[in-house]
Amino acid sequence: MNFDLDLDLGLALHDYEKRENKKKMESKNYLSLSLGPSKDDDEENTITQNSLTSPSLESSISNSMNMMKKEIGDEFEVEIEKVPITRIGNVDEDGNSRKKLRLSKEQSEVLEENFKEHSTLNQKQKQALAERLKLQARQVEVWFQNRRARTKVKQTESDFEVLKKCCETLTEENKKLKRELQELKSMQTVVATPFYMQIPAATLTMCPLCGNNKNGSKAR
DNA sequence: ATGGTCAATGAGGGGC
DNA sequence: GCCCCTCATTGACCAT
Repeated sequence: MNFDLDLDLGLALHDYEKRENKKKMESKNYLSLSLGPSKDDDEENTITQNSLTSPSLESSISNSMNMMKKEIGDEFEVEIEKVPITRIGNVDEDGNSRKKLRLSKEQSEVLEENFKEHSTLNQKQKQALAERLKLQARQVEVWFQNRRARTKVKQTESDFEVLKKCCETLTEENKKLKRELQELKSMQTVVATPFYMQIPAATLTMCPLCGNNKNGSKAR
């Protein structure tokens, strides 16, 4: 069975997974995979499973296949029987799940390319991208939301580093300026003080202005 | 075991 | 009231 998925099936991912998980619970569900010899990541792979209707399921499975291909090697032609669907989702007691989708390398690259062009998408762009990547529009939307958030975090981190550096530089500059100011102040004191006042009083034998000596008598 | 990553979820708010 | 956003958080998965 090829991945010719009908996006208009209107099957909500969550509902699908609930059903799928219930099925899994009921009858230890297994995948039967048939991997082609392609060296290209996803395109040539085929997969066999009942009710394969979710794009995210496709992603999960193609990711699983990628991992297996990685382990097996590039040249292979294998039939894998009874592979547990461990990567599709864990199931709680109610049969609810929250699967962890891992986007394929190709999907991520395309999304990244689009994000470089515009960090937000309008409805049309979103839909087109979703169809191209065989994802749900909501998934594309979420990816962009998370991508914007990551960008913001990174930006904040780099802003922090820049400001930290800036702060250090300014602190150093401030110290330097304070030292200079101190030196200038002390120099100013020296210049503003008359020479006679710079001489220790004990060394004076007479008044430099009037010529009187210590005793008040006129020096000669 | 633990921490990082990231898809997904839900609350809350703004614009229309 | 709907849609879309940000933000905080959750939970699955992975590397160490």
